[in-house]
Amino acid sequence: MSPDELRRKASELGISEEKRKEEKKGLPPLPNVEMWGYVKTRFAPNPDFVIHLGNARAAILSHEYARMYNGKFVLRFEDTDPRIKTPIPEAYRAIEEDLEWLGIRWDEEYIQSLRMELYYDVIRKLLEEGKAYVDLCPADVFRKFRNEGKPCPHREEDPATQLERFDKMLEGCYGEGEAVIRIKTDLTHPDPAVRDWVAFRVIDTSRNPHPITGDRYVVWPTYNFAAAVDDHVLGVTHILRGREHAVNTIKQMYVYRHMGWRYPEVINFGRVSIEGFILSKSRIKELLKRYRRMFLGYDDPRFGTIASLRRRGILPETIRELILELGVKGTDATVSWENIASLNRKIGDRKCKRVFVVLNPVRVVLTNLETPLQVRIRFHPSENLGERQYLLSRPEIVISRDDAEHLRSKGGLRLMEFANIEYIEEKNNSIVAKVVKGGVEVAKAKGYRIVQWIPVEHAVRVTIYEASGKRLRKRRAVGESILRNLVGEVVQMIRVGFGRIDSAVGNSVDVIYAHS
RNA sequence: GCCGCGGUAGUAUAGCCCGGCCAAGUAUGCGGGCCUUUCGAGCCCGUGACCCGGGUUCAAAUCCCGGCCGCGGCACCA
Repeated sequence: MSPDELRRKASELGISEEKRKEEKKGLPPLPNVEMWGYVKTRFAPNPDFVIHLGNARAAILSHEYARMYNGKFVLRFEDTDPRIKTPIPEAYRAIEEDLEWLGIRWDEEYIQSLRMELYYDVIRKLLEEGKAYVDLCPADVFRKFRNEGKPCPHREEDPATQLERFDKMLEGCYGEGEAVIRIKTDLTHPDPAVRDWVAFRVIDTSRNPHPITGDRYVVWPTYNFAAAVDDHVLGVTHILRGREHAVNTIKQMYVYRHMGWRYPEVINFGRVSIEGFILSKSRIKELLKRYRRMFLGYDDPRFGTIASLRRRGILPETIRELILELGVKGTDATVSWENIASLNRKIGDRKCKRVFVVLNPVRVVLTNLETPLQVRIRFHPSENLGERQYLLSRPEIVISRDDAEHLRSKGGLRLMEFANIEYIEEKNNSIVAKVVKGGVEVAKAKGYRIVQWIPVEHAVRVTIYEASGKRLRKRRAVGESILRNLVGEVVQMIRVGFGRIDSAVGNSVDVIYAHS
């Protein structure tokens, strides 16, 4: 076919060249949207800790797809295990804050521990219809039956007995481990994990109270049951989750088949990790428990939690773009820090204030500077981010040792946004220099460096915390006093790197370093 | 051990379903140039990949088979 023919064919089929380009940029389309008639997605975290980048992937993709199709997005807390993955009261709000920070808005919010009656209603129906049963076998006894593909004696008993036992469970007649409810599946299913999986178990909430419902319930649905019911009841059309959930999809389909429901479309994506970072919730929890004093908290810059990334100056747009770039591929992805840094730099370059921080400071005395002198320095050369002013009453500034070296060998340099200076001599551990005429052009013509500088009388102590693998390096530096007013902001420390002003106490400022 | 998923440049991703617009696109990294009051950003040029072996076909990154490697699941966790 000639190019012309191809183009004609393409337009017949409704494909335009522009359309192809657009598709390339965004996420791939969701399957079977027409069949459902609408799109509803959900993010379902366990509030047992703050979320990390991997969780954020599910949240961002789900949210993004809902937006793409003008659909709805649901936040659902899966807190049905008060014993092993005990929810933390503060985590509910912390997760909401992380999502808000990421720019995610949800249309509906649910908490599973507040929906227990719903799960009881559904399981009652399944028991009545002989599609589930109360299993009184000890775990190891059942496992034997299951591995042989044989039914345990309780499976065959009639619905009346099942319902009776269910009521006894609710009344607290069985202790932990004495009774579970199982969904009837296929006892010969090749994957033993799928065979008659557990839908409810007994948890002694007088010993392990639930942070929201206390000891009100002792019969708790498992993840697979609660999620299966909710996804249907809430009208979820598309589930986006990590591929560790692949078997759960198979398990949950049995509930749908029994109830005559239609199972949502499922997309399983791979795990994300950041090169050199700790992402795993359980690993972070363990580290914090055992070596509490060695970390700054759950948002320590060495962790991959959203709070950590935020605290060290990664912008929400960076995370969003990163995740959308990863897409929905089923393979695991190890993103390099270089890549995150590059994205963050690009986005931050435009919107972050630029400030002066000097490493290895050396004092420079300017012999011919007339003081007092008011100096204004813009926060950004091209964007309108405001300015700061300093009143110089003494002609003393600091620059970095490295730049001082250059000043001596090259004979001069330019103090950014201020003046060109020339070297005279070295005296009492200070450099003596003089201000000379001319602007940037002159400095460039002479091959002078253009450097950051700080008036001695407006200097504050700066500690830069830099995550470097498992270590947290501390670097001492000097910064301009305006930093004290910038707590919480992400800034570009000119020629040093990006970071976030973490705190300011008296004349000391802590900065968490993001990247160069 | 048993079940399942996947392997495109250093890293990540597009293309694979529906074989030929692919001598493989993009981002980052690296090298060079331009621009810029930063060693940052921007612009331009260059660099570099279809896991291996068979098969089907006029034609395979794309389909089939085998191997190797990686990952996930096998909880009364989510």
